[in-house]
Amino acid sequence: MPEERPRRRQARGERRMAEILDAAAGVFAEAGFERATTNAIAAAAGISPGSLYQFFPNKPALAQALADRFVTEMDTAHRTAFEGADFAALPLDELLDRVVDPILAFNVDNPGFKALFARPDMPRDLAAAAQPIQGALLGRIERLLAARAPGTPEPERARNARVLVQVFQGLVPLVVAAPEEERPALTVEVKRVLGGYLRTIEGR
Amino acid sequence: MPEERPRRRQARGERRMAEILDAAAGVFAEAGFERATTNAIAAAAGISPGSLYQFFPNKPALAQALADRFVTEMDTAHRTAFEGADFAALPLDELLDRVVDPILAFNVDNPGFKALFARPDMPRDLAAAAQPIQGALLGRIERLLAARAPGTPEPERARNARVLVQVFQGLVPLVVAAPEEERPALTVEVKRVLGGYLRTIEGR
Amino acid sequence: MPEERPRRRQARGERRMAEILDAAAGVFAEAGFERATTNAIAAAAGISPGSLYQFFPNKPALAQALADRFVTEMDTAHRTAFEGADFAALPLDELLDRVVDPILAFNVDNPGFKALFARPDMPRDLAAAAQPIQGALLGRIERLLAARAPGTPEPERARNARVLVQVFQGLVPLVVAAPEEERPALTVEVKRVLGGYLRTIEGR
Amino acid sequence: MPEERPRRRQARGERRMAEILDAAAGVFAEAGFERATTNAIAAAAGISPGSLYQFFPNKPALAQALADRFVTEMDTAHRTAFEGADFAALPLDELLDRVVDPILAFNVDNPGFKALFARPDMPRDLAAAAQPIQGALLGRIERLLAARAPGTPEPERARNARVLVQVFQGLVPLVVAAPEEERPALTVEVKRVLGGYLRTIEGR
DNA sequence: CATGAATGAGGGTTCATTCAT
DNA sequence: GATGAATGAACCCTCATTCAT
Repeated sequence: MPEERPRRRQARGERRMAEILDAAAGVFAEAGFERATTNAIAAAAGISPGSLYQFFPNKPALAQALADRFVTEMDTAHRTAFEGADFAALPLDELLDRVVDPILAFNVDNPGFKALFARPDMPRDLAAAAQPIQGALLGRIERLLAARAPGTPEPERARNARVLVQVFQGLVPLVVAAPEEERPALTVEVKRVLGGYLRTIEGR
Repeated sequence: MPEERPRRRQARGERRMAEILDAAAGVFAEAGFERATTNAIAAAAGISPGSLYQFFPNKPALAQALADRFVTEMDTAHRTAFEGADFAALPLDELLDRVVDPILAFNVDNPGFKALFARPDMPRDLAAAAQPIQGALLGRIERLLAARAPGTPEPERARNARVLVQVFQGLVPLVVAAPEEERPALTVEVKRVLGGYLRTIEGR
Repeated sequence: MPEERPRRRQARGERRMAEILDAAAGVFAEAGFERATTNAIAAAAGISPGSLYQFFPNKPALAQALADRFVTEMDTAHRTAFEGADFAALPLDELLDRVVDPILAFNVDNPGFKALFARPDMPRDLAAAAQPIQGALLGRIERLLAARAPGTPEPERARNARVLVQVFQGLVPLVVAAPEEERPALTVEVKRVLGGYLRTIEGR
Repeated sequence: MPEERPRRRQARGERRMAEILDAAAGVFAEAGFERATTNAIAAAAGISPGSLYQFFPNKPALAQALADRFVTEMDTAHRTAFEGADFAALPLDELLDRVVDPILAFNVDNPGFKALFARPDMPRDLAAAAQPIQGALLGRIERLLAARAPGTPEPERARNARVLVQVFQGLVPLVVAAPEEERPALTVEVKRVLGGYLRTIEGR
């Protein structure tokens, strides 16, 4: 089957790249961009330094690819969280459940994500990779606010959205770092914070 | 006057150390711990690399000293914010004004602080330098909560305190990074977030 | 026919080796010995790096084989130039025509030759591959001088031969690098130089 | 004497640079550009690798500086050889003595020169450093030919000059590589070659 | 005490060579 | 025999730290 060959080979390459990215995520998260050595990443991926460079041309590119992968996954998580419901009509508590739970779950399942982007020692343009989703998230929140608090003037709405995102992202590490059994309670608190703020917005 | 000599010398040394720390704050904030070179710090401080090592035995120690200085200053700011009022009796809005404003002001005035501690590429034990104030702050908040919401059981109160601190610290960068004219409005939002959450706590 | 197999295989192998050497000649000439990568040579030859090592055990051996091939061809060219005439009796101009033209023609047709040997970044022992023909050429010139200037004492004759060879080889690149239309005129000059020197030798 | 400090320091730096260049000349000549390691050069210069980079930003720059130094020295040698005599009137033999001897002497005293420029594995733009003197030399020869053989038409004169330079440069390595005691005899031969050719030019 | 040249270990990257398929 | 992914030694260069002046 001559068709199989390239596919299988490419599949192997893809798997390798994924393995390397997994290893890189760990090492970067552990040591930071600068202190992470490409040799350490290669070792963590169970390959030789030379092999690493067959997949990524250099260290920043590796970090970039990692960022891109995270961004894609995160975006998917966001999309899922914000899809398929009439957010204007939903009771506040239900809304929070629908949105907060999946995003929090994603972050718990991908602890490397925050660990990586919280590291501003990365090349600035790399951190910029996160901006698209950040922007998309902000847009979603703004639309949500427009639906639920239509009376709010535009500049204030934008500010509200930024505050909401910032608060949520500030709380994510707390939940992620917490021991398993603490997380449900903390999740409740997250929703209380967001809910408390949203109520002041909607109640204007 | 044999007494004078050492004192003057020490005074000069203290000044030098302060200058070096100022320079280091800038360079670290600009470049991150790893990318900041000791030579760059020495140059920024207007001294030679060799002289730098007369005051600090190595790069981590320099960062540590910087962290310590920040911590001390931050603690002072906190102390001021939490002193001299009966927090149990104060209306919520007034309470928030009294506590939030000075701490926010300190952070705006010392942008290096967050810039430094937001850089987890620093040796982990270094970031730990912040833990004392963190702990002190938590203690203060807990006491405040105990006074204002005495009904809350202990483990939940601790959780509430941690959430409050985390939310606040998550919002600090937003305020610090905002242009001057945006800050008052953002400060209001910060208080709304904290107030909203506190109300749900007090209102139990 | 069990006899056929190996022969055909060998023939194929020879062709492959020749193809590889062709590719190597190009890459070496272009990039020099060190900067030429075996992978580039394999690619230029249209084979995989692994296959290359089926024919040549390592990079120097490849260069060596290339040198050997060049040397053989060069020797053939020399042999042709120096065969079938009574060099003792020939008028000087005719002698120069008979000797210079074919060797120059060979060099023009095989620009890789000089390009390769003019690169002393090659392992020294490799350049030594050229020494046999060099020696043969010297011998031929010495015999020629012995015939045409029998009075010259031996050590001087050897010196004369070396000078002649060196002068000629020094001029070859000039001719090879010159645009097509300049070559005839330059060839005339080459002969004038050699002729001028030879005349002083013969005229002693 | 505050004036002394910078001067002495600069002087020391200049000496260091010269020492490094000397070491580099040896290592480059021995191993070629690619195979020469910066660590080997540093070791040959009796310094650490790091120190080398305080004087030259990278390996090509080191080679470039070396080339520039050689070019300057060579140009001086040429200038001396071609100065202070009426070349139009001089008998041919005397002319050759005046020009050939000093340039040959320079090359014998600076064996690294040829060894370096004969290595086309150097970055091409680096070898280009030699072109200015090459051009200057050609100009000098052309002027000399114009004076001594005014009848020659321009394009031919340029060709004659190129041939002369090429012949001479082709013979230089022979003289440089020869054992001390052989050099006088070889020098005579060089002059005979050049003289023989010049005679055919002047005698037109 | 200050200086700044010197040190050298260590990191990113390349490429000749090998080997499982 | 062919393939091309994998290997790992070695190279260029940086920068924290030292030390002679």
